Amino acid sequence: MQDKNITINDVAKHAGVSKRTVSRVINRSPMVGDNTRERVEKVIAELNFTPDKQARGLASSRSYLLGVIYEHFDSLSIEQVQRGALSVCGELGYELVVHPCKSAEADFIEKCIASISKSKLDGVIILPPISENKALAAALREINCPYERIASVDFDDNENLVVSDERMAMKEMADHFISLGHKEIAFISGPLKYRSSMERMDGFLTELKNSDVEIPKIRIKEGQNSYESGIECAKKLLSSNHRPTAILANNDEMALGVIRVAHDLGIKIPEELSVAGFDDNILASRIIPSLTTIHRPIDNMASLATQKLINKTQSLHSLPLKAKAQVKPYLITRESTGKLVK
Amino acid sequence: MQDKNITINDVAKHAGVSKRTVSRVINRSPMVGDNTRERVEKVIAELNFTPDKQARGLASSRSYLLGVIYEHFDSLSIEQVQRGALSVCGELGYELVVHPCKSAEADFIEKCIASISKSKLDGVIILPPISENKALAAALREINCPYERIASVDFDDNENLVVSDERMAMKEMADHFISLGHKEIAFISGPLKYRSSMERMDGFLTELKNSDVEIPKIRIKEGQNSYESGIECAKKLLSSNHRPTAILANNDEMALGVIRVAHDLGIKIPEELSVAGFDDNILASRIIPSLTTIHRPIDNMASLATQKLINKTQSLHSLPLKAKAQVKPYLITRESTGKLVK
DNA sequence: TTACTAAATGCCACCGGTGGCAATGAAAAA
DNA sequence: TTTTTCATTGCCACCGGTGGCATTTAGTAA
Repeated sequence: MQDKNITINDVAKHAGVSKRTVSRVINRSPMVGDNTRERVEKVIAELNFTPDKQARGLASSRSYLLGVIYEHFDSLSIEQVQRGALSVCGELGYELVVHPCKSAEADFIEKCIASISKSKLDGVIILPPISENKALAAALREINCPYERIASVDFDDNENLVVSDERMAMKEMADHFISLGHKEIAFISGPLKYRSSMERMDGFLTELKNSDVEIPKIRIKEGQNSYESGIECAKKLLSSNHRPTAILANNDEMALGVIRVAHDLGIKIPEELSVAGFDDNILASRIIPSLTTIHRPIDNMASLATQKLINKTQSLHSLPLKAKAQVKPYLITRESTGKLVK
Repeated sequence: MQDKNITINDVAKHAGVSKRTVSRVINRSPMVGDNTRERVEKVIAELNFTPDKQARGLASSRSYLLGVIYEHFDSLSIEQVQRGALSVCGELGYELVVHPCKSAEADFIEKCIASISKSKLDGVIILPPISENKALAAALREINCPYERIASVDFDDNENLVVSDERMAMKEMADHFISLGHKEIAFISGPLKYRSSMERMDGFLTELKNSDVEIPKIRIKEGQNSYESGIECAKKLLSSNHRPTAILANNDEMALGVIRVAHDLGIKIPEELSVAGFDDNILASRIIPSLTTIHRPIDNMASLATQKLINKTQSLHSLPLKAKAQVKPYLITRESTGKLVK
């Protein structure tokens, strides 16, 4: 790397200006004459100069680092998130650092905040379900760290939110079930402490009710969004004499649990039982039968969040930007749902 | 964050020494008297002081950032890698930045190097299959960037390697197939341009040969390690009149393709066909039938690599450390393999 | 023309550490 | 006692930018 040592001074010399002016050009300050700017930019291009992030950070207390905060062991969406975020980061000279957390631990917020402020992250993207953690959001505000939450439901501070309209998607799913003629429907929810779980459940049940299909309490099980809990709930639902003909799970992992249990019990999918999930992770398309689910464009959400985050950090010095972003998840029908075959 | 602004000067003042001495204590320089060190360390602890990474980096040209270089869309192992790497990073004050690459693009190396040197990464971990890229390794050496490769086969510079003994694992797999009585065995390899593919294949075929089982050329297909290519190869293998009774794929993704094709053709697994993969990713345990495969402890490999990397960066100034690390993958038998049922 | 204002640019300290070398002090050698 | 040596410690420049303010230049009003 020959251009390793090119500094702002070199540029200044070559362009015949002071380094302060070069700095202004780099930072797009309006206080620079047009021809000066042009000249400096030309030299920058010629010398292939890139300002040193550490020096910049030291002087302006910015790090050009963004963080992704996610739940430990959330193995199925993190790659997409990173891909989405980096598609924006790269162009703008930001790096993405990863921060898995264990939100169950008591001191998780302190640890998280300590780590963030030690590394002086310019901002963080928070994935569900941690994105619902109000205490974390509050702590971030306190240390003045911009953040962007990826979530399923509106929240108190909508300007820091990228949200997917899951209620509408659940409506689609309900309609799908009904169009297939199902009336004996069961639902495995996520942990009800999460608003996203409530939202999905409510969206589903409400739309069913609109079509005069009611789910009895006994057909609603609270799961933990894990494969194992899907299995557990499915066992309860499928061992009863009066079996449901369709089961929707709050996410794909649990739906896979249902498929596993049905298989072990010799129940044919979809001839005797329809199963659907939510997320459309890679498992959904690989499993046999392939899983009907709701596709959540998590990579889009991540890139939107990143875009907003960078806007925020850059407008710390100028105008603030407020708006929530919204994306639309949608139904993907695959093999696991169908009409009952008698 | 009250302790946001504590600097090395504060520590120096409180301890009654110069900041240079504090710096020495931080960096574990031996040139400090015992009681002085003790006193300074006490003050550091009291004030909860953490040195500023940017300033440190600027002065000593280190960034305290490690990178993970992996292939774009490698969604199934990256989370484990990050987890493994971070288990080491965290304690030592390093951050992990993610760098997905598209190794198929012509300028991928330049881009990669440019990005690394712009961010002044202290070192990078390279995942397979990019870890086999010699040009990248050479480029990294040229810019003097420490790296650590996670790979399946020994390489020219073994000191930068964390390797899993896959030949031995393949031997296990071959023995497993043979113990089940299979003689009509097929193999779907990875891209043969990768040495890891060759190694796995060779390990498998050699052990079979030791048991007097020979695979004809026609039963060996070169896949691309993708689900789709697994499907393609499986179609060829299973549509012939003289079907194999067992198929081993170079990775789980392709094995899933085989399972899908077998399912579509109405071939029962494992009664009529045994299928196995390699990697033990999350899909392997979720698919029906669950997949016999080789477990590769990728998170361990990542933490080993990280450990070595950090040692290297810290011993840049002292003694260098050379040694390759090795881990042992092992067979996990699940539902997808069994004896033939006539 | 002179005075006044705003835009454009330059100068220098500073961000918070580390490197090199000088300075200090105590122990060892002369 | 004086000199030499070595282990400690301190001083100051420097890493490569940015912030605040002074200064210069140009443009406008008086």
